Order: sequence, then C-alpha cells, then structure tokens
Amino acid sequence: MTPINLSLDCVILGFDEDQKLKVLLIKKFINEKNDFQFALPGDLVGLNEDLLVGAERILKSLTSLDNLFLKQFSVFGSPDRTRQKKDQSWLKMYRKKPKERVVTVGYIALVKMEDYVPHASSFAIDAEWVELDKVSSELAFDHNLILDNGIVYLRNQLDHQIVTNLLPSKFTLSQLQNLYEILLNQKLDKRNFRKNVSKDSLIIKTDEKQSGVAHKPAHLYTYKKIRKKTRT
Amino acid sequence: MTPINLSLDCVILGFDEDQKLKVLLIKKFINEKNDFQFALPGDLVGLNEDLLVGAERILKSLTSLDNLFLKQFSVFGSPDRTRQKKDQSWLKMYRKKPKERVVTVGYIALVKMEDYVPHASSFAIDAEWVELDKVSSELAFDHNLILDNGIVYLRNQLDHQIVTNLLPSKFTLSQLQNLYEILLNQKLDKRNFRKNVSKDSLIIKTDEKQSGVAHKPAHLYTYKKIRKKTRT
DNA sequence: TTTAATAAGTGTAAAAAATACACTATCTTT
DNA sequence: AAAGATAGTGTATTTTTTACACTTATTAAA
Repeated sequence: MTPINLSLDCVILGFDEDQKLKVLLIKKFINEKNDFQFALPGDLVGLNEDLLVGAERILKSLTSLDNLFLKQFSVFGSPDRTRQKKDQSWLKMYRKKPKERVVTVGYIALVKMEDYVPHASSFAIDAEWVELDKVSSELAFDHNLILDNGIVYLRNQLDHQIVTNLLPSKFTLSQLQNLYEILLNQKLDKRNFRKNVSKDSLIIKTDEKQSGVAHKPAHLYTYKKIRKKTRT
Repeated sequence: MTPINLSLDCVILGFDEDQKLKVLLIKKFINEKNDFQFALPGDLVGLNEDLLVGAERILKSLTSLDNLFLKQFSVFGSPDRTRQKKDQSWLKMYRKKPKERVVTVGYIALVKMEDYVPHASSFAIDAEWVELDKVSSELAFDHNLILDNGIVYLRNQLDHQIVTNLLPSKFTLSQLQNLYEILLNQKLDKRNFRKNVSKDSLIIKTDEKQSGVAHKPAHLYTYKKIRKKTRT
C-alpha cells in the first residue's frame, strides 16, 4: 500500500600506501548534456532480496567490487531526501517513478584499496577512490550526510581485526600504528600502542623482518583471523 | 518500482514500582474466530511521513501513548520476515497486499509506566505491559528478534539522563541504583555507585528527605534536564 | 521508653588501566 | 667509518576501578 522505495547506499572506505583515507564514489550523468554528479554507490533493493545481499549486488554492479564485509549502520528516511532540485534530473532519467519517496539503508565497509579496484558499470560512468577532504559537498541526495554518519560509526567500531585487514598479511607495528592514527585522526604514543598490541593474542610476531629499508628492519607481524558473518 | 512496504515497530520498555522491566505489547485478532497474537506496536509508515513522526503516530494510534523519546535502532529486512505461516492470517485481514514484502525499522523508548497508560485502538484489541520474561516466544513476525535487539541496544545506551527519567522527579539514590541494577541485570556496589553519581553535576541533592519510612530517611535528589531532540 | 528492625550513608586501601616520557639498536647509504 | 633513519624498549605517575564494613536515623514492636 505504501509506494515507498527502498534503496541501499554503500560507504566504502579504502586505505592504501599513500596514507590517505578515501571513499569510493561513482560519477553519474544527470542529463543528456553529460553534466555529472558524484554519489555513493547505491540503488533500489530487489523485490525479494535480502538487504545485505542487495547491498553487495548493487555495489558490485556499479563498481565491480565484490566480497567485502558490509555492515548496516543506519536508515535515512526523510521524505524529502530525494526531492532536492539537484537530484531530479537523474531521477527522471533512471527511475520509473522519480517522484516516489526513497528510504535508504546505509552500509559501510573499510577495505584495502589495492584489493579492490573499481570498474564503473550500470549507470555509473566512473567509480573512483576520492580522498575524504576532497569529496564534493554536493553529492547526490543526502549522501554527504550518509558519508559523515558512516565515518563516525566506523571510528567507534575500530579494532585490530578490522584494521589489520587493511594491511598486507604481514605488517610491521609501525604500519599498524600509522593506520590507526590515520583512521582515528590522532597521534598515538608508540610505547603505549605496542603495549596494547602485545596484549592481543591474535597479533603474532613472525620470525621474518623487513628487508631493503635504509634503517633498522622491523619485525613482521600477522593477524590470526577468525571470520564471522552475521546478518539481520 | 520495488513494491516494498516499510513499517515501523516500537519497542517500548516500561518500568514501575513493582520493579520489573516490561514491554508494551498489543494483542490482535488474527482471524474471525477471535484467535489472537501478541505483537510490538507497529504498522506501515505513511506515504510522506518522516520515520520518527510515523513511529510516534503508529504508537499512538495503537496504544494511545504519546510524547515519548523514540530512537531508531535497527532495520530488519529479511525478505521472509512476514512470511511465516503464523502471520498470514492477520496479514490477509489487515493488509491490502498481504504477500508483499515488509521491511521494518525498529524504534525504542524507555518510559515510566505510570506516565503512559496504554489504551488499545485501531487493530489492537488490547495494549498491555508484559514482564520481559513472560513475553511469548511467538510474537508476530520477527518481533521476538526485534525485542531482543532493542534490549541489547538499550543496555549499551543507559545513562543518568535516561534512567532518571524513569523515576519521580525527586528520587533517592537507592531508587536510582536499584533501577540500574534492574536495567543492567547486575548488582552494583553501593559506595562506588554513589561515588559515580556524585561526579555527575546534573544530579542534585535537594534538602528534602523521605518521610514515613521505617528506617533512616534518604535524601531526595533531582535531575537537571536539558532535553535535546535529534532526527535522521 | 527501650529495643529491634531496616535501609541510609560514609572512606580507604589495593589493583588495574592509562598516560607521559627518551634513549639505544640495527640497518643502509655515502 | 660516519650519518641518517626508523625500530624497539621500561618505568614512574596518574587515573580509574574495585573491594570491602560499620555507624546513623527513623519506625514499629515490646
């Protein structure tokens, strides 16, 4: 009875060597003149599709990214969220019922960029990693709000498991610390950081060392993964 | 294009003198023979209705409860969540499209029961406070799951503001501690509890005391409220 | 009016967790 | 062999958390 559309939007944060946190955005044409807009990858959920499965499908269809751990973090349901002027043109082109309300569920993931090279398809004309402070404040719909909420959510969720996933399977403690500093956006004390890490029985020292560095080579560590998957 | 229905379900937890945490359930007939079922108060959101406003409206229409602080806590979107046998009969009676999928957003609130006396209306034939451990394991749809998730969410959110809302405007520290113990389902140390409370500048000692009790009368305290309201 | 019963109210010591802080070690490059 | 660079390490201090037992003020009963 309620013709409400349900969409899923993905906040995919990526990290790589150049030490910046980036978000995966798609570019889409919003008219025949090839004006474009950036947006989080997202689309309507399928009729009988589980939400998580749908988020995975949509993400893959727009960016080709696959096999990541998405987590639901919030619902955005303002009746006006798709009714700003800037978004009407795209809606008319791509949605059968452009005026109908769209409620969206936000999903988030944090990945190692090198493992996930986006390729645009479907209505995305491009899919790219964008540095957080270079993200346009004029994303489609309320995507700036969704992005901000996602980042806050993520910072409160960080743990060794999530963070080590962003590193090579063998990593140094300095790499790990550096990554925490970027994600949390704050400096950490080296000795205290190492004290904490040493309490985590899942972070294991290998007998390998870094090589080819122009300084004392660091020990390499690895993380014992026990992966769980839950859905609601 | 996706004929997905969106509903809102409310987990309203109540507390009162008899020291038990209860949840507000409605009773609904599921057939002409007057067989019934218990459920969380919930229904489809309105076409152009803000989600929070909708949750408030639905709750009021089913139970007459009004003016409480609902908070969104999760989305439940399994495609099968309304497709169990037990729920079909009710759906046929009350929904125009009983087979259509329904995704629901969970809202939660914690209230003082005496302030909120439920009166059933609309399709609710009864609205009552039910002790948590007496709740049927056969609530409508996936409402047992929603309820459990809501309780977990709530326990992680408790603070003096929320908790003092459940007490009279003047309360003793023993009342407050007792309430925490019930909500958290664990014993707390009296002196440590009071030490903590004394650090909270919003909890203020009045110069009144209990009277009519057969023991040393306790001082009464009050909470300085600064109410904020946020929505997404 | 004394006594018993009941919950209120109070402090301190010990343990655990968090923080602050600076030098030596090992490798590469020049 | 010296310089440059990052790795790696320990301790003292502060803060937070925990554990724990007796005295006090009132009412009810004897």
